Amino acid sequence: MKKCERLDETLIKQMMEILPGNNTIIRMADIFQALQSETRLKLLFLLTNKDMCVCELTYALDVTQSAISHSLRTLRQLDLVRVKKEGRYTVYYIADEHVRLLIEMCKQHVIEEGK
Amino acid sequence: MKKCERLDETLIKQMMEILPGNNTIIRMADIFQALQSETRLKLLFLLTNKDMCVCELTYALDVTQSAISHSLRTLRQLDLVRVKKEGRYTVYYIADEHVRLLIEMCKQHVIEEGK
DNA sequence: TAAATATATGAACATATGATCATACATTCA
DNA sequence: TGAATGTATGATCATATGTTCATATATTTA
Repeated sequence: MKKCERLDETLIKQMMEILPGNNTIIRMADIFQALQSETRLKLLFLLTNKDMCVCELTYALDVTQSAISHSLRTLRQLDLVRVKKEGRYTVYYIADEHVRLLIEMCKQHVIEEGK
Repeated sequence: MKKCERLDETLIKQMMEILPGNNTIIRMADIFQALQSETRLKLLFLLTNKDMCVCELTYALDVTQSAISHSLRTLRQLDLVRVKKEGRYTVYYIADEHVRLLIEMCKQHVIEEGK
């Protein structure tokens, strides 16, 4: 394809330079990738209300304990949730406010587009 | 698996009830699904700076025009970007502030976790 | 120390996804 | 009207993903 008349190569190149670096983009893609699963979204919404152990989360959602653990690992690896031990239980909680805002922002977008 | 002693069934059921509805969850998952592609993230970052036609976007990124169009369609269908005609060109732009905030929030999370 | 409970992991499989190629469609302009 | 340009679409294919089953690993308690 030829260059169209709108195309200002210099400008575009400048824009490419101020893009976030490739590592950042990849990391962001990984995070969104994790958030794209209904199961993981529900886990995050649950943890938004209350720190919970794997047991409780398994009871709440209609998937196997194995699936919950796998999903939690994914979220943990991206630092979207964190873990603490409470006696014999492994309790998960939301990592930080960015995570809350991220899903809240998306929820707002969805809710408002219905209007 | 048996119920663990932490489990308060009534409480969990209440929590399930205040979760966003299934349609909302599915829609959110679709949006995050779209944001999980490096190509689509880069498109959004570019459009954050300037409304651009398919030509320009194709020039900027290292994928085929076909791939760009497919990606733009995905973003359009989720109302993450919108379209306007300018002469012979189809110009894309970011749909609303939620979208900007969404990717900005994720970027912050990524940048700050490096610290 | 054995049994029970809580959680994590690996393998396997069916499904979903993104890129490309080929091509169609639409608009402009000569 | 025909050629050129700009954009969209469908088919295909290789790869990635989420779930389950089976099992391993901790940790607690009898």
